[in-house]
Amino acid sequence: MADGFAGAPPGFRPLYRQVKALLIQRISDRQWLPGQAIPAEPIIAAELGVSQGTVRKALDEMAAENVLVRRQGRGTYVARHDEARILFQFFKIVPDGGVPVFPDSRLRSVTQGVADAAESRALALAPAAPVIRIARLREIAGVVAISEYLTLPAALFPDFPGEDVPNNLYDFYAARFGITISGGQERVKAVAASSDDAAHLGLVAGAPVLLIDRIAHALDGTRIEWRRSYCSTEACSYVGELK
Amino acid sequence: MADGFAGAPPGFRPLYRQVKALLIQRISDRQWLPGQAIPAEPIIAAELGVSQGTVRKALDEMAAENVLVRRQGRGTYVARHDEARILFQFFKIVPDGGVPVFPDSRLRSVTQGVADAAESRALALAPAAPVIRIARLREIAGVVAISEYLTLPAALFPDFPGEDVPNNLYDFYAARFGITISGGQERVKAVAASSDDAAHLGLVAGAPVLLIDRIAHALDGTRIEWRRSYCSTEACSYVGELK
DNA sequence: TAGTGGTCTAGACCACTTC
DNA sequence: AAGTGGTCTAGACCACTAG
Repeated sequence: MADGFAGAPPGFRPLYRQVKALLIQRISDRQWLPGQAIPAEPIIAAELGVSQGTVRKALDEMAAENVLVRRQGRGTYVARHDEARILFQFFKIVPDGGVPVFPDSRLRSVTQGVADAAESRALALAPAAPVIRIARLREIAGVVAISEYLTLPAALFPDFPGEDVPNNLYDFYAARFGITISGGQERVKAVAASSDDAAHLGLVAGAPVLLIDRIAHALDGTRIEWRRSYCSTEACSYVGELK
Repeated sequence: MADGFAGAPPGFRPLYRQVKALLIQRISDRQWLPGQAIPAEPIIAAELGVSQGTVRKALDEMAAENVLVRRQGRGTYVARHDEARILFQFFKIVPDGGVPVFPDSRLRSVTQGVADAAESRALALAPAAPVIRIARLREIAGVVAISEYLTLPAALFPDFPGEDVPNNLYDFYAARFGITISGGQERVKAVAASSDDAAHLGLVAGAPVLLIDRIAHALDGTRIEWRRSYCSTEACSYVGELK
C-alpha cells in the first residue's frame, strides 16, 4: 500500500482509509459497476498486501455509507438505485396514514438552455454553462402532490432525451450516463403556491406548500442535480429522523 | 457473559450486542451518568470475561449512535446534551446565510392538564393521563422565528416548575429529572399560520409556515415529549441530509 | 511517563448461501 | 462441501492526552 505521505507527522491517514479511497475510486471509475459483486475480502487483502481485517474495516465503512451492500454467505455488492433503496434513502415524503410508495411521474417538459446565476451557484458551474431543465408532476396514492423542477449540467448528460424520461431518475442517470448519485442536502421552506403550481396540485393560489430544495452529488462530490419540489402536504409529510 | 438464550438456533445474538445491551442498561439505570467517563476497555473486558475487541465493537456502535463519545488518549464518556451537540444533532432549523445558532427562548406558559386524544396517541399514554403543556417562542438571530407547543407526561416530570424553564430543555430533562432524550422522529408540513402565531412571528394571518411535529424518546424507547413547532421560513430553513 | 483509544495483524470458528 | 461475510480472540504497536 502506498502511504500517501505528503507533509508533517500531524497528517496521519490510517491504512484502511487508504484502502477505502482506492476502492471508491474503482467504483467511481466504473471498474466495478452497480449491482455487481466485488472480489471477496481475502482476495482484495492479498492483492493490496494488507490484512483481511483492514479490508473489512474499509468495506464496513462503505456499507455504512450505502455505497456497498454486504450479504452474509453471498458477497459484497456495489449498491444499486433500486426503487426500494431510493424510497428508503432519498425520498422523505410519505403519505400520512400509509406506507411509503414510490411516486409516479408525469413529465411536463425537458428543455435545454444556459445556466442563470442561481443555477450556476447551485451546481458550481461556470456562468452561462449549458444546462438541461426538467419540469414534472408526481403522484402519491393517485393524487398529484408534487410539482418539481430540475436543473442538470448538460455536459454530464450528452444526448439527454427530450421525452420518455423515466420515473426513476437516479436509476436512469446510472444506467444511461454512468452517474451514481451518492448523497445530497435538502433545505425545506414553507411558501405560497404559485397559481400554476396550485392549479396542478389542486390547491388555491397562495396555499401553503413545502418547497424542498435539493442539491445531489456523486461519489466524488461533483454536483449533479438541483431539484426544487413544491409539495402539497394535505395528505403527506416530509419526515426526518433524529438520532 | 450470559448467553441470553430463549429458543431455537435461528435466534442468534452476537456477544458484542449482549455487551452493548448491558452497557446501555447501565446508562439507562443512571449507574453511569452523562458527562462521566466509563471504565477503560480492558477493565470492562475483564469484568465481563470477553475480549477487548468485543467490548470495542459494542462501544463503537454506541458511539456511532451518539450514546457515547470517545476521545483518543482520554477515555470514553456518556454523551451529554451540550448546546453544541443538540444544535448539531436535534436542531435542523438553520439561518439562511449564516452559521447555525442555538435559539433563545421566551416562555409563554406552563400548564398542567389531562391528555386529549391526540396527546395520548402521540405519547402512548392512557386516556386522560396527566400532562404538562408548555408554550414558548424562539428567536433566531434576534428575530422570533418559531412558536412552539410541547406536551410532556406529567408522571415523568414531578414538580415541574411553572416558570423559569431553561432554554435548553433536553439538558434540563437530564439534569433535573434524569431523562436523556436519545432520538425521535419529525414530520414536517406547510400550513397557514394561525392569527395568534402569525402575530408572534411578525406575519400576516394565513401566511405559510412550517409545522414541525416531533416525538422524542429516551434510550429505552419511552416517549418523552411531543413538540409542535410553527416556524417562519422567511430567513431560515429546515435542513435534511441525504446519505 | 503512563494510560487511553485507534490501528493492524493473524488465526479460529460460526452463520448463511449456493452448488 | 465449499465459499462468503460475521464474530471472537490475542497481541503488537501507534497516536493522543495528561500529569
